[in-house]
Amino acid sequence: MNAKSPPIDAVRDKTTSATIVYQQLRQDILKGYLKPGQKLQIEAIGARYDAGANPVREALNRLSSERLVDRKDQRGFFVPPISLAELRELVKTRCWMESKALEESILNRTRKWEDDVVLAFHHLSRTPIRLPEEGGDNSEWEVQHRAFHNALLAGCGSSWLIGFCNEMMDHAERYRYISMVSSYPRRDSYLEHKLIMDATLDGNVEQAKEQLVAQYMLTLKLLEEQADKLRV
Amino acid sequence: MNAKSPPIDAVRDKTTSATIVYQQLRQDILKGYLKPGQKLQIEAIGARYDAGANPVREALNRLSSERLVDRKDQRGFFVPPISLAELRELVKTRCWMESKALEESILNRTRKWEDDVVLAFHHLSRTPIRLPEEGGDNSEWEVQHRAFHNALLAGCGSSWLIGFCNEMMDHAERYRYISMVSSYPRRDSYLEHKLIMDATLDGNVEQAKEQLVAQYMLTLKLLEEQADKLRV
DNA sequence: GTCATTTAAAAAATCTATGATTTTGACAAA
DNA sequence: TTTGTCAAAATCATAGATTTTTTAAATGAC
Repeated sequence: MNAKSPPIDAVRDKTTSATIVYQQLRQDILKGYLKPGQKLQIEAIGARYDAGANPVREALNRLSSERLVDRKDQRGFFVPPISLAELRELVKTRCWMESKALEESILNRTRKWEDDVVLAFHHLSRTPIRLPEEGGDNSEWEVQHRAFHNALLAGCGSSWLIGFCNEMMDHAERYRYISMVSSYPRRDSYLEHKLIMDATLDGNVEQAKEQLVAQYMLTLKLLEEQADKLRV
Repeated sequence: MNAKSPPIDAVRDKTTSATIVYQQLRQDILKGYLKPGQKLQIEAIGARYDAGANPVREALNRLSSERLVDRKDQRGFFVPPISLAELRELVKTRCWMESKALEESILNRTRKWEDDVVLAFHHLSRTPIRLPEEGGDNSEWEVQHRAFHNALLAGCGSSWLIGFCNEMMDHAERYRYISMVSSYPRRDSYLEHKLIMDATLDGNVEQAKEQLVAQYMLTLKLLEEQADKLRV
């Protein structure tokens, strides 16, 4: 007697409509489909993801606590703006915290953790980088890249630190997608990550941290140049 | 008719019902009025703060992204449980991150920042500690205590790091309130904080970090003893 | 004529109320 | 003790009502 047929025939996961909107909206912000500074109207988002105002609102409220949307009481929600100053602060903080996490991981290292790092590196090295010039979707590489860096942190012994680093990875990813940094040819992704992994497996804490920071600083430099070009 | 005369300053930020519930609920969780593990029923919370289901849900969703409530899809919201293991991880991470922040603050130190630290210490030293045995409300001391530690971090140059540290301060505060640690007579709060401040103003990075960590480890030790007593 | 202020209409956000789906807990039977 | 069914309760979602903000035009002053 239910005139309302279940809209989804797939086996009902324990996800709610709000969670689905949350995940999709999050992806669209990270990948730059929604532009920085853009207003996020409840109704428009509801139409985009086929959901009501209430689930949309819940998703937006969750994202606002992760700094992935700006919330202004009585005035709505917005995609956070970007700026070079913000990016520099972000990279600086990532260097501090991921260095610390990597250091702790190395100090506590176990066989299992080392295996995970090796495997993550292997998968990353097998994933080709798709350049924006070719209209390529590089999201698969982003996934593997992130998995590798997460493997490095995984042994640090603090879910707090891991969570914070992941929050910052989200934002760094957004900057990369928005800038569509086409400078990958100018760097050797394989070598960069191999240097980090080798120092890590050697138990050389200082070297590993140095290589990690070097990689992030290089990415920052390329993004800064990209921004300069766009400004001119 | 000219009742409209609000100064230019920012009363611009009008609060919504969801924000009010958010703030009150947050306080009640931090102060332990809502017990760890307890279920947070939408209707009950709505009655408690005189609000509808919708604002309550939005507040809960915001808090869930700060780890101040656990959210389980289709099953509701809960006050996060507490455990010694969790507390140890929290304190460990605080030591890492606040040490780093303090180090950076000292390296970048300015006259203004030093003045703020001195002032915050002065206010803290003037605020009496109200012991739970006397049924005292110690929240004023908690406010000043937090302000002092925030003053130390304020110069680190990373709003990310400051934000993360504050998120962890919230959780540490909850553990203190819940444990109602009555061990304050056994420590000299004034001296402990003075040692941190003196080393800080001297520009002695190592000493300052050491004192900061020592204070957090002592608090952890007292909380652990408290937990032991409760277990017996 | 240009600029600032006021007023009114439209749009958007927020909240309330109601109905539907899912989970939970009790109770009975094997 | 375990399993299965059913009723009660809670979450989730929709739709409509109520502020609040925004937009735009109109008025008035310089």
